[in-house]
Amino acid sequence: MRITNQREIILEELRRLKTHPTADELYEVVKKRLPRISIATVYRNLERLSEAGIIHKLEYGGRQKRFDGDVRPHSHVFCVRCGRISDVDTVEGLSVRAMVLDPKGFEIIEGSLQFEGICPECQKGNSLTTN
Amino acid sequence: MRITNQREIILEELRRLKTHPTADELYEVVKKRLPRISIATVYRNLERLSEAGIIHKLEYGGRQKRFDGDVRPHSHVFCVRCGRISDVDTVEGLSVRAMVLDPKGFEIIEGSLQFEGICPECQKGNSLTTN
DNA sequence: GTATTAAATAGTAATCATTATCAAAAAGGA
DNA sequence: TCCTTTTTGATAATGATTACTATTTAATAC
Repeated sequence: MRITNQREIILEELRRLKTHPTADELYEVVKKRLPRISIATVYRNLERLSEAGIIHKLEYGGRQKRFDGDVRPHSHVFCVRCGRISDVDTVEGLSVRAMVLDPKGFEIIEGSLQFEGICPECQKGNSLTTN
Repeated sequence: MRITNQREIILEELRRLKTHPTADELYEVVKKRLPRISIATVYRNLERLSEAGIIHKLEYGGRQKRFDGDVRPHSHVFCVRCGRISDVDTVEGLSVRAMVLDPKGFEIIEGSLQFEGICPECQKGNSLTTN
């Protein structure tokens, strides 16, 4: 995998953001530093980087995928109203994998805790603002 | 919510299947009993039924959503190769919600354990068959 | 049982996130 | 610098889902 300017800046900005952005949210941010970048380049790199395990692809919630620059194992909540994702602190340390009694023939790669809820903004009433 | 023939049969077939089908997989099954049903009706009802909490919408893995007629809390594995989802038996009983230390302002509705892995079929080599 | 009306359906068009395509540009050696 | 391979930008294509609309049906009142 070659080091291109686009790839470096995409990774840099994703790691800086703590909002688990969608591809197009990240595109808007990256465009400020690389005004000529294509949305396709953002999608392509997010895919490559997550295949390589350098970032994490999150697929809960809405129709859009979200991305996380923090690959350390941790849990997420996603807002059922607006799709926003946040990290949650949990009493981990006890391995989630160890909780499996019968994997039904699957070779398990990893496990995580996942929560659904309503985010602070949506609790304040304005549940219409899809963010 | 009115009881229609289509709605009843969609629910019946979803509850019968243990495969966590996608909307179009369920459409194919339901079509055998209701040959004139529309794919839009299947989508519409799956949405209504999951809003009402009668079924569960699963949004991990691939691009297609999957549905589960079993709403009792339980964990899933999804196959990173083919997207197939299976139930997993875990040492639950200890509430997943109780493991949250800091919910970051979210009002948490529910939590679950989630696993990624490779299903028995994909382990047998033929990882091309997207199922 | 018939009339009423609000909700649901079938068929299909529209949407929208993502992926594919391809010519041109850039990266990383030799 | 030259060569080969990867990546990019621009845009078309795809595919799952949702929206739309005329028609049908369920639930209720009469």
